[in-house]
Amino acid sequence: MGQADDGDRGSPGRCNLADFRQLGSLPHETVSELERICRPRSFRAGQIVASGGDNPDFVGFVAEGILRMQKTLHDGRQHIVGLLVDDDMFGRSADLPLEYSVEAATDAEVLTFRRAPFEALLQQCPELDRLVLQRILNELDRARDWMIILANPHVRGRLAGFLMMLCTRYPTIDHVLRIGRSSVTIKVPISRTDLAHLLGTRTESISRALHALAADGSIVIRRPDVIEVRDLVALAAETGDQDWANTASWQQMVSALRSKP
Amino acid sequence: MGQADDGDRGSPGRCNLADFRQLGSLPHETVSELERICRPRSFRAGQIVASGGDNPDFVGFVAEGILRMQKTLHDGRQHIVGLLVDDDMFGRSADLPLEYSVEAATDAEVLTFRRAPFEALLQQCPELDRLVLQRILNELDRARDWMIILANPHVRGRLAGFLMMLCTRYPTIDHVLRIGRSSVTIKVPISRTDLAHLLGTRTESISRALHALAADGSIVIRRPDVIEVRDLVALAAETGDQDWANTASWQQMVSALRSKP
DNA sequence: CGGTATTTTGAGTATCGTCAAGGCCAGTGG
DNA sequence: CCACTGGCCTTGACGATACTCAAAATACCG
Repeated sequence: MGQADDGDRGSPGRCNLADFRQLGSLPHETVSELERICRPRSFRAGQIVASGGDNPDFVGFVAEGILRMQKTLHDGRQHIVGLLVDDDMFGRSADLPLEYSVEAATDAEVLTFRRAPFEALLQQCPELDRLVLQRILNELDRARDWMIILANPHVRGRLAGFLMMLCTRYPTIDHVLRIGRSSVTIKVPISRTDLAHLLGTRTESISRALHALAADGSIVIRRPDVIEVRDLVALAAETGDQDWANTASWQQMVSALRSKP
Repeated sequence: MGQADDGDRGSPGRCNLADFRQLGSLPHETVSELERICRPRSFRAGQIVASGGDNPDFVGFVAEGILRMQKTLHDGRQHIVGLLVDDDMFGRSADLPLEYSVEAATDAEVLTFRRAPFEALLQQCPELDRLVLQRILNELDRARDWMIILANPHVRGRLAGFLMMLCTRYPTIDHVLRIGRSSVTIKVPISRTDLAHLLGTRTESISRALHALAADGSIVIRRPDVIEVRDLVALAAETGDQDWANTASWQQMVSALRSKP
């Protein structure tokens, strides 16, 4: 159980938004205004970033690491409904108070903005507004991708889909991914227990499915949480009904494999 | 197979937006401007509203009936990733061209707006912008709800979750729902085949699970597509890990049951 | 009323959930 | 340094569930 720690608050104005693909490309005055109200925080793996019960008074952008978004059930268990990586945003939901809580899956850096000034800034800067909208739409698409993965009748298929997702959807994150000669090594950012909940099964089945994929030669289990994907095509075939080959991210992936030695 | 029919185009300016909870409450000039660029269309069950391949040049609001959003797989099969009801919006996605196609699940009325003037209007009217954002956030939450339903290890649990969703999430739609003395009668808007894909199983398992629930007395199968839910609590227990009782929509449901004779 | 599509039922097998035990690793305290 | 502990991951065995294939029954539509 993670402590309800607030993480390091950092001093205001210390953050440099120029590093961020997204926020850095906004108009200068918006960037400096954002930097003014920005509070960077550091979290260690397991710490709670925003808990489900309270009315969250801030929105956050993931600067580094991976967060997991989860629903807290009445019996205390957590149910993961998504992973937040790089540049992803959280803290805006239709039905407040926030139904979901956010926890650090790995050590993470998060940029937080108090809600009120952030919303105000949204109205002043259309580019920022557009960017935020884009993030949300993106998240929506990803949630639907999850749905398709989860709708696979077999555990092996769902697991394969999950691994594919890690390879193709989060290809920029070096925490997650290292690209080798003809294989991709990924670090699974969550425990078997959580993965089982996420994929609608049990830890034992996850373990068996994983080792079954390894027996087929599609993957190699380097460490329990480090998987080397040796045959993306076989993995894609395992998912059965998905046309990964047509997605833009797949193309990126394949070309990345080719370019790197 | 639905024909790629465009549906009735209706004449411009004919639609009256005052009827709509959402759009009707906007400032007068925005409403009249919306009415000006609005093209109402009628679709019959099975018709395609927007297909996945082409770049959709319009956004739509569901005025009546139910649409289903689905991903078209390379082998031609369709995979449902959500149902659109009343007031729901579609046609805005992060990665264009649209990955998903939209089909009428029942006869439906849809208000369409060409993308360009609609986006322009968005920038002029903050209230409209806010409303659209709200719709998207809402859809995101619902997609996450789907995820939790899909993550149930057992078919019965997922099916129960689906029925609960129909009862509590779409309680206003009379196409779907009739409230009786101490039970709720719902019309399942999709076929067993689609339901099986949606819930990650097969039609046979859907059928068996449904009849198992009927044997327990939780539901009564009036017709294959008409289900009378007699015991919401038992159904909620079937889902196991969800705290429906705490959701606002559950409260609404229960009170609605009490008020209606 | 006939024809088609959908739904249901049945039987056999594979998968998966469940319970239980063992192994691996990191941190703790002797 | 080593035994101990607790958390995770893995393995095994068994029974329940669900997938597969096949056929029958029912609903739907003209």
